[in-house]
Amino acid sequence: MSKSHKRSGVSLAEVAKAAGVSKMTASRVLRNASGFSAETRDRVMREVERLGYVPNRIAAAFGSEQTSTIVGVCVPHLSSTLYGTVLDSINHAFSRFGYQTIIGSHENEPEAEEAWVRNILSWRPAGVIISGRTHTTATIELLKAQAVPIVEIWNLNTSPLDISVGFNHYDCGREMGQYMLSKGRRRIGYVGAEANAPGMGAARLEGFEEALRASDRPLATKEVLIDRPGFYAGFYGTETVLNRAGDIDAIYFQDDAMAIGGMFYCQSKGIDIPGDVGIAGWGSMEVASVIPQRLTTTAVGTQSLGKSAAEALISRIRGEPVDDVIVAPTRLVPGNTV
Amino acid sequence: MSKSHKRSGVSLAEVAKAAGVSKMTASRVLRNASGFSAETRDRVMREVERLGYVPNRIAAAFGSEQTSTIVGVCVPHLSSTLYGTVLDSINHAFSRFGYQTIIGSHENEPEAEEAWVRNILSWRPAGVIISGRTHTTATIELLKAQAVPIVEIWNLNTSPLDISVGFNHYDCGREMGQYMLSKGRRRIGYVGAEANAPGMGAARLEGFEEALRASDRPLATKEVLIDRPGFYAGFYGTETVLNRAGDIDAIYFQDDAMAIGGMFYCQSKGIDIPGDVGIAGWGSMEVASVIPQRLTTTAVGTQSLGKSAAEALISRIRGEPVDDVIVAPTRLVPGNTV
DNA sequence: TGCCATTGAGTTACCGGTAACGCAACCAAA
DNA sequence: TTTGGTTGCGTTACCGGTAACTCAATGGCA
Repeated sequence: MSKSHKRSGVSLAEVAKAAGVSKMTASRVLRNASGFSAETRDRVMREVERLGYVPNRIAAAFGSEQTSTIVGVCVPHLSSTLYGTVLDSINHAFSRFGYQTIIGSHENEPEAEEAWVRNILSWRPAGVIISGRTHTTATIELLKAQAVPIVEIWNLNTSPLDISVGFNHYDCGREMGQYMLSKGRRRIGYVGAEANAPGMGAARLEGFEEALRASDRPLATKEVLIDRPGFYAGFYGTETVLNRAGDIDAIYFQDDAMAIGGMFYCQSKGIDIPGDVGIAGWGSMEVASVIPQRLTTTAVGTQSLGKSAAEALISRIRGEPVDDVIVAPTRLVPGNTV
Repeated sequence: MSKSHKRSGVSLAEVAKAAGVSKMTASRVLRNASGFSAETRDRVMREVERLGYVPNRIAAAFGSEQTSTIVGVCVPHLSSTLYGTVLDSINHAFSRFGYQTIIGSHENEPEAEEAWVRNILSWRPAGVIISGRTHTTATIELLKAQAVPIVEIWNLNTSPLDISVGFNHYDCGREMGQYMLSKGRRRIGYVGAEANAPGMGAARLEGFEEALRASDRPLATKEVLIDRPGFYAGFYGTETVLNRAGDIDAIYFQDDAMAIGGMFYCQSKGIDIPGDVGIAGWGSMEVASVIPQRLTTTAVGTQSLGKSAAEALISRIRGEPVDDVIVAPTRLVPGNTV
C-alpha cells in the first residue's frame, strides 16, 4: 500500500467555494461564531459533510495564537497506576474542554524534563503540567520566559511557579508516624526505592522522621533501594532491613506496592503481621483491599488531584481567578497491619 | 499574577536580523540542514542563545506539511499498568525520534475513539496508534480519507487497516486451555469483566473455549462482570462462579489482577489452590511474583509491543518497508496454581 | 419618513516558518 | 582560460486559517 504523504486534505477555501460563500463565512460557521444565517450554516455544513472536510488546527493555531488547544503533561512515568490515574483524570478533564494532551515522562531525571519542556514549548501550548519538586533552573527560566500557565502537581509547593496542586506528603508521613507511635511501635524502619535523583517519597520520609524525632523515637533504620518502587523492591528491601535490624517492630514503606511486597516477605518467613512487625504503606492500591489483611495506608485522591490540576490550568488559561495552592485529599486508613 | 497571552516570543526573523543573515539561513542552521558556513552557524546560534529563541513548530508544521512530528495514541485507559507500560514504551520510542505523543483514552467505547480520531486528525499527525478490534465505520473512513499511517495495537489483526502489532490473544487462550487440560482439569470456568462494549479479553476466551471444546470438556461456567477488570472484580466473580458451580476444578481469569483477586477469595474461604481449584491469569503482573504461590499465567511483552508499534509507525512514516502484521511475544508461564 | 443599530456577509493582511529557485563566488579539471 | 560543479546565502511565494475592518441590506423606532 503506498501512502502518499502529500497535502491531501480538503481546505476551508474549497468548502467555502462549494457552498458559494467566502472563506471567512465558512470559518465563522465552523467555529460557531456569530454572523451568518441559518440557511448559510446549513449550506456550509452540507459541503463540510459532503467533502469530508477535517479542520486544520495547525493552521488555526498558527493564524491566531490565542487558539492553541494543546496542553503538555509530564509525569515521572506512565506505567504506574498512581500516575496513570492522575493522567487519566487530567486527560478526561482536558478533552471535555477541547484540549489535546501531549504527554511526557522524565523518570525523575530533571534533565529529561528540561528536554521535554523545551520540546513542548515549541508547540506553543496553552498550558503545561509538570510534576515533582525538582526542576533545573533552565526549565524554570524557559517556562517563565514563555509566560505559559503552569501547574505543578504531586508535591504541594507553597510558593509555586504559578499553580501547585499536590498532596501534602510531609503531613502524610507525619500523620503515619504519629499513628504508628500511638499503636505502640517503638523501633521503626523505613523502606523506599528511587531509580534516579530525588524521588517522590522524600517528603513523606521527612514528615515521618520528624514525627518520630518529636517523640524521641528516631527512625531506627532506613533502606532506600536504587530501583523502581514496586513489589519486588518492597520484598527485598524488607529482607535487607530485617537482616540489618532484626529488632524493629514496624516498617513504613514508600508506597503500597512496596508494603505489599514486604508483607509477603514476612509471610514467607513466618513473621507475624502485625504481631512481630507492623507495616504501613501509602497510596491505597486496589490490591491492598483484597489481600487477607487490610493494609494500613494513606488513601490518596489521585483522580481528584488530576481533575483539580486540569481545571485549575483551564481557569488560568481563561484568565479566571484560581487558587495558587490546592491541596489534594489524603486520609490515613487504619487497617490491621499496624 | 497577570499572564499575558499575547504573541510574546522571539521569532526566527529577529534572530536572523541580529545575526545579520536571512531568515532562510537561520532556518537552515536550526534545522541543521546544509548550506551555511561554520562561522555563520556560530553567529546564528549565539543569537539564538542570547535571545532565548524557542522554535515555533506550529508554524513549521504549517509551512511544510511534511514536518508534523505529532503522533496520536489512543488506548482503552491510562490507569492500568498493562496499557501504561505500552504507552510508556511507545512514548519513549517516539521521543527518541523527535515525535510528540498526543494521548487519548476511549474506555472501550468506539464512539469515544471516533471523537478522538476526529480531533487528532485536525492536528495533521504524522501517524496514529489505535487499539482494540472495534472501530466505528466513521473512524475507519476518517483515517482512510486522511491517508495517515496507522498502527492498530493490542489485538493482532491479520488484515489490518495499515499495520497491526498485537498479541495473539486467541492462541494465548487456546494454549492455556490445553495446559489446564494437561494438568488434569476437567470442569473449568471463566471469570472476566468488561466495563463497556466488546472487551479486550474476548479473543482469549474464544481460544480458550475452543481448546476445551476440542477435548470435549466444554467451558463449565462463565461469568463476565459488568465492571472494570481488577482485583475486586476477580474476588467477587470467583465468589459468583463458585456459588453457581461448586464442582468446577479450575478457573481461567481474564487477567492477573482478577486471578489474584480470585486467589484471595479462595484463601479467605479455605479453598486450596491448586488442590481444590486451579487458577490461571494473563499478563504477568508484577505482584503475582511476590505472592506466596506463583500464579500460572501468560507473560506478555507489553514493552516490546509498544516499542515495535512505535518503530513500525516511524518506518511507515519514513516510507521504509515494514511488516504489516507483527506479533508481540507471549509465553505461558507455569506457576503452581494449576 | 428618516436615522441608527443590527445582521450577514466579503476583503485584506497577516501569523512564522519552509520549499523552491536564483545567483554569485570559488575551485578543480579539461 | 573556459567550463562545470559545489558552496553559501538571499528572494519569493506560499501553507490555511483568523482578526479586524468594511459595507450593504434590513428593520425598529422616534
